[in-house]
Amino acid sequence: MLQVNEIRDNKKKYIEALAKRGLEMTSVLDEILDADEERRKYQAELDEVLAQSNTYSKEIGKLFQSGEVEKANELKAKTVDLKETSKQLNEQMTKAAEKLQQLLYTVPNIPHDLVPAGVDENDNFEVMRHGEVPSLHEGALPHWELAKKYDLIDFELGVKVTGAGFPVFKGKGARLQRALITYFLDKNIEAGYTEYQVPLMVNEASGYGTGQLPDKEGQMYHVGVDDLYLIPTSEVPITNMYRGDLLNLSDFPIKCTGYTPCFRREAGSYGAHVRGLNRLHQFDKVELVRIEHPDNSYAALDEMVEHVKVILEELKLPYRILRLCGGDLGFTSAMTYDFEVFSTAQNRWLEISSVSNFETFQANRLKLRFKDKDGKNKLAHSLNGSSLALPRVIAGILENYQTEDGIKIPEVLVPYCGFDMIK
RNA sequence: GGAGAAAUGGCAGAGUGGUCGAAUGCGGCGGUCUUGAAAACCGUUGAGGGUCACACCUCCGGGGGUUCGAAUCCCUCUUUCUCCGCCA
Repeated sequence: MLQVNEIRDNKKKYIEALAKRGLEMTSVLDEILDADEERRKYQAELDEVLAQSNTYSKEIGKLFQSGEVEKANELKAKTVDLKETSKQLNEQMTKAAEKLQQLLYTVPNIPHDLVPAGVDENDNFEVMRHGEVPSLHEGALPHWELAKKYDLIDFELGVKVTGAGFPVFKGKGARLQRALITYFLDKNIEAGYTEYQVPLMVNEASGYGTGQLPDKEGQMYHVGVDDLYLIPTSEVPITNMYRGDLLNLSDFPIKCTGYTPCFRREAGSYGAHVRGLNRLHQFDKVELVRIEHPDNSYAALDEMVEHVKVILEELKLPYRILRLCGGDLGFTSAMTYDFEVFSTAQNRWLEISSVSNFETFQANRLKLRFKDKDGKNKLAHSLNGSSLALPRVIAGILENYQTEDGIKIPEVLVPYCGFDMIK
């Protein structure tokens, strides 16, 4: 959520920045500023009435103590009107404040200066490309056929037990997945991240904290009886651990990692691109979350990008990094780098990691602040990134490492897997 | 699931109708001392809104109520702890 004061002071900058997302929000911002002004007006009037009322109350107290009951009762009568007025003003103020809040929820984060303008993925900026795309043997298969051939993943069984998009991993497929999770976590811990195991369900307040609510509740599974949401990513519970906190400078940097399954309803997805592991309702992911001082957040973002690069290079997967354009940028993000692995068999790039700086957008909702050198309380910056999303890494490994004799296991994973070949 | 107790500032913890935005301790910040640090001592220090700056307003788990006036009394919800029951 953006901060009203910032919008008020930098309206032009906000309009221009939002235009990079292909959004024309002048009128919405005007509405926001109007609602804010209205709220402040009612607040000021209310404060005045309450101040008067407080003054009377104090006098009444003194009069009672000195035994001047009659005078006290006279004053009491005067407070009746004030009470009624304050009640009305309070209602008006609350109404204006709620309107302001609702409007603010509809405005996405403003992109960083480096973010290119653009409408969709075609306008993303390719930062770099690394690794050789392997030339595969005749008759190379996409991962969903490999999974079947080597009995690694059973999609039909998942349909039977639950439904489409809930695959069953089996044998060496399960083992490979578990190996990857452990390997990713080890890499993250080695880089100074603290591992967390967090709840897979969150309450409504957490949904608001990281920006899934309102508006995106359709993407989350909701457990109605207890009013809890299944997490779409561990970003939600991990970041919300810091909701409402007031940090000291010495608390920085905060570096968290965690493995969780992720649950996404993916309402509206269909077609060939959702085959196999490309898009699931339940999948596993190892996540990175950082809470940083604003001065350091972009250095932290670069560091996270470097970290993910190293992992992909160790796995020897061909990848590229994109800086997302305004139109492709997530609602809460100020800047995002996407990592994509090239799937030779599918002949397309698969997104396997997304690393973002939210600046103060989440922190404002979370009320996540820190005490700065000057003694002032300021909003912290929050960041997150995947390291990595499992299904597409597995898809990438199966497809790029396939040979006529079977699927080779990347060297770094062999100690974790306990085998070096899937036959 | 049953019975009882509790929820106060960054943390711990007093406060049971007006003089309480709240004692005290720890922590933080500034200073004295020191080559430097620690200790000791002195000062300072809750959050949000509002204002050019003051003034002023709100906030003692959430919501509602009583009262001229609520951290304090009442209702309600949530959470935590203790005891009992059940249980992976």
